[in-house]
Amino acid sequence: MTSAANSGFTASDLPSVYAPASVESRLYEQWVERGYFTADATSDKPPFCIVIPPPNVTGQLHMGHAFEHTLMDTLIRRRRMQGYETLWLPGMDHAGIATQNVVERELAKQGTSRYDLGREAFVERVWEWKAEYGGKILGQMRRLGDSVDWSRERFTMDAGLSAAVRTIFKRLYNDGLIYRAERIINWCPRCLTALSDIEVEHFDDDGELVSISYGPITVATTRVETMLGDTAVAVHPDDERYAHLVGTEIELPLTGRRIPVVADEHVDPAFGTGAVKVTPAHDPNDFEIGQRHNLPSITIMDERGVITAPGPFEGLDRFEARPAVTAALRELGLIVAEKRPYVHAVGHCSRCDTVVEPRLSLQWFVKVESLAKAAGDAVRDGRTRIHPAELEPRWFAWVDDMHDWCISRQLWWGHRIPVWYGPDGELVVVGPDDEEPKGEGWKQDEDVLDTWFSSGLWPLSTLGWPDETADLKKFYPTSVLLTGYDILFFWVARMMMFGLYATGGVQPFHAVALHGMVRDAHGKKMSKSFGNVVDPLDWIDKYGTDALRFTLAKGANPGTDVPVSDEWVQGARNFVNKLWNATRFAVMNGATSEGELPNPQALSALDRWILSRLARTAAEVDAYLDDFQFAKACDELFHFTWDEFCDWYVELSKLPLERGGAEADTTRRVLGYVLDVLLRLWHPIIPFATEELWRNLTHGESLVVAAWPSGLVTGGEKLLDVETVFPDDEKLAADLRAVVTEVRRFRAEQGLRPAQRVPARLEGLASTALAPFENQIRSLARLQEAESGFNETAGVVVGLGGREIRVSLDLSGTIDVAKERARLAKALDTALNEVRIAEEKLANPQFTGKAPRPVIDKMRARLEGAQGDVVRLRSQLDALPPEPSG
RNA sequence: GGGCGCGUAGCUCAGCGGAAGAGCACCCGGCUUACAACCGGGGGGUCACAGGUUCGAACCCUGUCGUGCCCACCA
Repeated sequence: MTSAANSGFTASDLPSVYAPASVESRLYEQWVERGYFTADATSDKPPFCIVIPPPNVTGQLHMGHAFEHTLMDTLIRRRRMQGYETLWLPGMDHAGIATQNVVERELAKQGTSRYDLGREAFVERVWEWKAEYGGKILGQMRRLGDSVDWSRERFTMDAGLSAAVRTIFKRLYNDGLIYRAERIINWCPRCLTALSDIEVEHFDDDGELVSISYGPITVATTRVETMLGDTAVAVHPDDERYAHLVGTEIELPLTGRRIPVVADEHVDPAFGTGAVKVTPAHDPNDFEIGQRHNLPSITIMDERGVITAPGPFEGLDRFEARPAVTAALRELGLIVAEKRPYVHAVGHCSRCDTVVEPRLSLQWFVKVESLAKAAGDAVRDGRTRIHPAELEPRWFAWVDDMHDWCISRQLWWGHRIPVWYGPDGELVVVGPDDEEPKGEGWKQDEDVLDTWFSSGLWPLSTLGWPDETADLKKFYPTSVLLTGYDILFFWVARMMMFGLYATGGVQPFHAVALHGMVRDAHGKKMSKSFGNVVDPLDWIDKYGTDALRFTLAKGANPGTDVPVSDEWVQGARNFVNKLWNATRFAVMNGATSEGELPNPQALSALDRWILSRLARTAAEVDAYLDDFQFAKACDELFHFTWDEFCDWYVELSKLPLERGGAEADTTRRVLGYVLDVLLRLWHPIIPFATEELWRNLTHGESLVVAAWPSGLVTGGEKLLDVETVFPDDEKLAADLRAVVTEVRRFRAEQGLRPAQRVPARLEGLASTALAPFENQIRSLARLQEAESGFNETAGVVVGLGGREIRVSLDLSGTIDVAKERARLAKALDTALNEVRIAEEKLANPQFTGKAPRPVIDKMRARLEGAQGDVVRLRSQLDALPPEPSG
């Protein structure tokens, strides 16, 4: 389909400044309407699939999302152009604890709480929240230009995905890989839920180590209040100091209880007094010791961290109880060494920063050993590759030493644990097709699953698993998982474990590409407390989506953080405008492209030069993007576009275009062709401006579905043969640039106005390959023909390999001889130094004997070049007119 | 406590065994009709420090200092 908007373009359709707002939403909605982003599971094309790391419905997309989405969209768009059947599957995550916290905070502002509402009404409220913020997120993705398949949008709490959760839960349970047990878990006394190990962040806190006398033995602790729950004192079995006490009982102060002294390997005799108080209900190590020695567990705190042990401390908060217990002990004279400052790592809830309390409770766990091993093996044997590979050791270190995963959460928002308990202690796990037990005394588990349980199924569940859907067959395993290194363990590890388990060994993705974090201009983390957070939409409004995307992509070195700042987005905007104007120039001069080049015979050396460089650039871009090296690809394209194409080829094209005729015709075709290819190469990164320009230039349907220049994966004709390069013409262009630059430098130094035309002779040019381009050289260097009465007052000599070209100028006045002499003298100095270094190297038999051939050849060339420079510079110095006296 | 990474131009970063690079910033000169969101020219780095390996080191090895991150149930 060719819409009316596609036809009848004229040069005037392109304003002299690119205005993103006038094209972005128009093009985006058109792309969606035309179905370009919708995947066809029945197609014969090879698949390329990315499932989006689902953003949390908690809020809006931040710069990190903009970054991640830019990279994914770049991969997807390129593959689409290469002829793959591409699917970028969008969706969102219910994000259990995070979302619940946000909504609870909202309720608190309104003076109410989830307890006032009750479970059902609260969950209803969260769904309303999801409707509002989920909508915002989808709108932001459209602004970013994400070419996602909207017909396949998913949410982790959709019916289908919830069925997948029940399926895997039941399967794991039946295989003995999910179990329920009373264990010490990380408990957040504010969120009132269990946390998994990775939801706990450790910070160094200033604690106080207090030594307490338990009669014959002294123990040290940072958590004095827990002594109320002590049920033993442990010492090392080989510790002779305490050997006589092992097996005896001592009195626990303040409680009147008698507790045993036990011997346990875990105790480090060198630390503190070598004796440890044991509180099995409130410390993971102590719990282990308790298990080994059959000690009772005495819980002294409730779920909010309030002391429940009967006595004077009952009802105190844990942090009030600490000084209170200490004071009571001191009164009894039992504080034997005054407390001393002690820095140690304390766990905090990653969601609300509250100090985590180890707590004994009944929870559900996934037994991870075999699952984690499989996840490690998939990377070890190359089924899944991690990019950059330097991050692999981290992966192995983690999956090879992973604790069982606590999956139950005492929350209301999430997938409720599919387990029912009967009146007589029965326990039934309910799969998606099972009947839920009904009747007197049957009750479903009150808890929900850890949010990572459902997102761990994401690549499977979004494609329809456990059903054998067409999508699943076509697109699983997915091609790439692109995400931040910060959730390698939270999420990637879980998807690997579940994916491999559910499919009997098929990895969920062929590659994991890890990107860094977006930071501010000084490498600082973007965070609300620093006040350096920027909303991506602000920059999009200010500079356009393409500018933001380019800024992010060109900073994307694998696995490293990306600094961004307003200035850099501005620079990117400038570049987009540059590309805009280059195309505008071409279109205004009648350039078009139908993807074909003019007859090779008609091409000039300069035409071949730019085509050669274009081919090389395309090849580089392909190699870099295949390797997730976004920054390098951008750099390569950027420099070709601006420094070579715009600054030289476009400038050089002005003369033939002006002259008209066949030469102009060829130039127009080359301009059109190069831009056609260039816009295709740029499109995955900056989709909007390129699309608008390309339609103007080629009158084609859309870049989204145009062919990638270096060819389709399905074969067929290539637009650009990246193997066809012209080294001789590249050399010629380099020579031309050297001559022009040298003259410009001289002019600038002598203070000539850039536009001022100067009479000049170009000597020695005729015998070189540059001869046909004398007019172009004159045009770029602002040199006019030498007429009669030409009076040489200055000369610039440019050495080109063996030959040299002398440009003699009539400056109709005096030049600054002193300045020129100083410059030449300095250059001569450098050249002489070069000669010396090269001669020494080549005279060294060690070097000539051991260095590889190309290195020696290079050194010879370096010597010859420098020698030539010396001769040339000396003659130039001699030729300088005498300096005016006085 | 363990592990990983980084210290290269004023700033942010590439380069990771054969002549020190980019963007931005800076200095000089220009509205040369695609673009002043531009054009032309220029300055600027004992590649943290000290040893070592090598014909040759920013790049490999050792140590030191500085800095960042991840993991961690030693009271």
